[in-house]
Amino acid sequence: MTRLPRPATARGEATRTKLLEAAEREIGERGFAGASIASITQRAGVGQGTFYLYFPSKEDALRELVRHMGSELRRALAQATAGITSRLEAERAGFEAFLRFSREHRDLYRVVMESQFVDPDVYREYYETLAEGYARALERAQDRGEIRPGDPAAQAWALMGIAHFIGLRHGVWQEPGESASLDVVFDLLEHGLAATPRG
Amino acid sequence: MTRLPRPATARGEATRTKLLEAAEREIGERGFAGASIASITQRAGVGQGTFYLYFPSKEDALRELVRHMGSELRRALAQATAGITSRLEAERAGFEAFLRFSREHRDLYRVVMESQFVDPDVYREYYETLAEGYARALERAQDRGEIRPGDPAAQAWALMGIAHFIGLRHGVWQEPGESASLDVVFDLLEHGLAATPRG
DNA sequence: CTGATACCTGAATCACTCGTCAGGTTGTGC
DNA sequence: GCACAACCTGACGAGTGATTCAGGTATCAG
Repeated sequence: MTRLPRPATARGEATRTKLLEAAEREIGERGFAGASIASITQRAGVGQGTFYLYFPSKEDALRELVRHMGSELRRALAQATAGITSRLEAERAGFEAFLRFSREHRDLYRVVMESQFVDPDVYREYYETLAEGYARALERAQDRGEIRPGDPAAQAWALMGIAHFIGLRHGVWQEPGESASLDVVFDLLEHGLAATPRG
Repeated sequence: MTRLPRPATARGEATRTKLLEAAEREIGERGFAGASIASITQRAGVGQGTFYLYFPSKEDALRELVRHMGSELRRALAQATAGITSRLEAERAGFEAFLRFSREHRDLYRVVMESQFVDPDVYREYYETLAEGYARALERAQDRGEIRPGDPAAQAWALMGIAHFIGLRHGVWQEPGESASLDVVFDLLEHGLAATPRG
């Protein structure tokens, strides 16, 4: 749970970063089980033992990567939606930013998905942190009367579910037809699925 | 790819089933990498070598489990929605059935999720098969003018994404508040997210 | 220049488990 | 009650790869 101590010098910091980047590629390509420390340190261009100066274990490196992806993604989303006042427009910008991010960081996204089976807690933390910020934004939009009322956390999870699957299908698996999917998603957000809304 | 030969006798069939059930629990609890053949066969109450009479490898047992979950789930969904003519009511019944299924088969669902990293093809096959049937039903509902037009496959994937995350949060992780989540989801399907639909 | 600190190395250790196989046991058709 | 097929066993050979550690090197303040 506790954060690992940071290196004391710039050299150490650089080595740590090289190792994390190598781990990202290695785990992204081969999966957590298939990734070997020998291969990670080789990619990073350091000795095997060096790995253990920075991470107590392979698991710890993965945890660090998941936290990294979380903060990078939140930053990208915040940046993509900054200054947008309409919630639905923010949703569109956010979805697009998420798809771009997952396409540009496929390895990292794969690491996050796999973390579910290595350390479920860090995986939950990733989504719960994301959902919290998301829910806050949705709650404010509800207060402004812009979106329909309802548990904002549940709304956030439903939207994350949509984004995850679209990202998996078109980002990670590269299935074509991404823009058609986005059209359908925004039609859903604007009008629902029902042709003639009830109630 | 090819199916494994079935056991020739009822005894063999029973042993195979015992092994699959043990593998389901073992992989569900410990994850694929953590699961050992020794432990699976111990749970099943058979010798280690017996495993290899039925499955060439651990991967093959996992594949079998994913296919099993796929067909059981499709059966459960078909049964839950049988005789329902309104698409939105079918969605509600289907979502509820899916949540029940994921709660009652948490280990199996975890196995499916993990198969993504062991055999991506069988994972894709699982979702593509599910999506196909789903999209067909949605297309028919579109033809009847019951739901909004748009690529039915994209609609299916968006809906599966919602179901997956709700199932993960409330089914697998047992977070309370499931019915509030379902309310939000059906409000989304009936009306969308926007308070005042545009366009 | 010197000593201290931080950093680095990679062969060796060690714990682990997959998959095999030679030798049983069970059940059934005749 | 025999012969044969199907099924079962569990010790073990072989390979793997995470982690350790004894012995280095780089850097810099004083």
